[in-house]
Amino acid sequence: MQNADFSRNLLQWYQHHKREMPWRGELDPYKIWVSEIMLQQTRVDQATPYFQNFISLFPTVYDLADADQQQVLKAWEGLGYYSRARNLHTAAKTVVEEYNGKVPESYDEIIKLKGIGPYTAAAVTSIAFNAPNAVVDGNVIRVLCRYFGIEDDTRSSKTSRMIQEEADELIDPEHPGDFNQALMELGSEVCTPTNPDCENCPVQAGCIATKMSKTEVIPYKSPAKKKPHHIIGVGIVENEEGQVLIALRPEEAMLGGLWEFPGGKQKEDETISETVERELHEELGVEVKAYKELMSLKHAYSHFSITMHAWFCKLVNGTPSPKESQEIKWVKTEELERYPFPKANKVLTERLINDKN
DNA sequence: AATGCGGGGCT
DNA sequence: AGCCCAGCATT
Repeated sequence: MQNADFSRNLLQWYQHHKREMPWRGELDPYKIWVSEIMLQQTRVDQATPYFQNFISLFPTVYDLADADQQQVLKAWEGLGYYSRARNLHTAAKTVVEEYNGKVPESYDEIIKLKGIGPYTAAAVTSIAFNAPNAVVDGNVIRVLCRYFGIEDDTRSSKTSRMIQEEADELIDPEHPGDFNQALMELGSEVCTPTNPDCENCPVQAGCIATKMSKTEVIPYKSPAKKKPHHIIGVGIVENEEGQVLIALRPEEAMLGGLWEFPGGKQKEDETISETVERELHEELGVEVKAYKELMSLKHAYSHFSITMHAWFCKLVNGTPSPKESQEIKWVKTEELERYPFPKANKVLTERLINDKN
């Protein structure tokens, strides 16, 4: 199948099957940019409500550049990969300060911005500026590996380069934005990881994996490393005014800029209440008594999983001061909603708020 | 080239 | 329980 036929078939299919998305048809490169950052490693359905809310809070790149990081992280709360939000915020300031508020139009310029890599640079320039740069995301990797019969390990960077070259060769220079989106949509809706709907694929005629009955083994991805599991103990420290103590995670740490209940990993030969008491001594320089468990929960992060035990604590001796965290704060239960928390801690705040009522 | 970085939905 | 998702930054 020639490139022109591939593109014609693909774009015709796309015209009839494309899903509605709030950023589709959007001409403002800032909004395209925001959508693409949110869509990194994130499904359309999960990102959509966040996009609506984010744009209503920060309608222009100036609004975003002027915002506090805490506002930006609050808007990102629950979406994950929070470095995306911090980098997007940084990049918005760069665009305002160094590009006069205009998103740079060239691939080589836009990729210099924090949080914009090869995928996002190609996506924004092709969709917003009609530049013939091919995107390679998880969908495109799957579609092109099958179409060209590439059986190499998709985890290796050599394979990524090969797929990028194929995509650059294949892209329709007349309709780069639609071509890119159509290829991703095809991967999402037809050329799915399991049980691809090959009978309804617009480019099935040229697909090697279909011809060889290898759609179930292509793309090949080498096995992932097993994730470790940790037991975590955290303390809910209350004072006489009914406030609880929360801590701000350091900027450079995982979940940087988000708030949490202080705590840490259980050690061998230690009960979980002892863990809480030891961790709070190390992190806040105080002596506490962990006297009652609030709840426990399981949570999976990107590279490890935890079982978290949350214990109510009484302050026995000392005044809390931030040691490992950037800042600490006493807040009323109903004020917890103002602060950005990662998921596992968010569950705890909701439990505290509900128990109060 | 390899690793760290969230959370949710599907299998 | 594991896999995947409109990946990027850092080492």
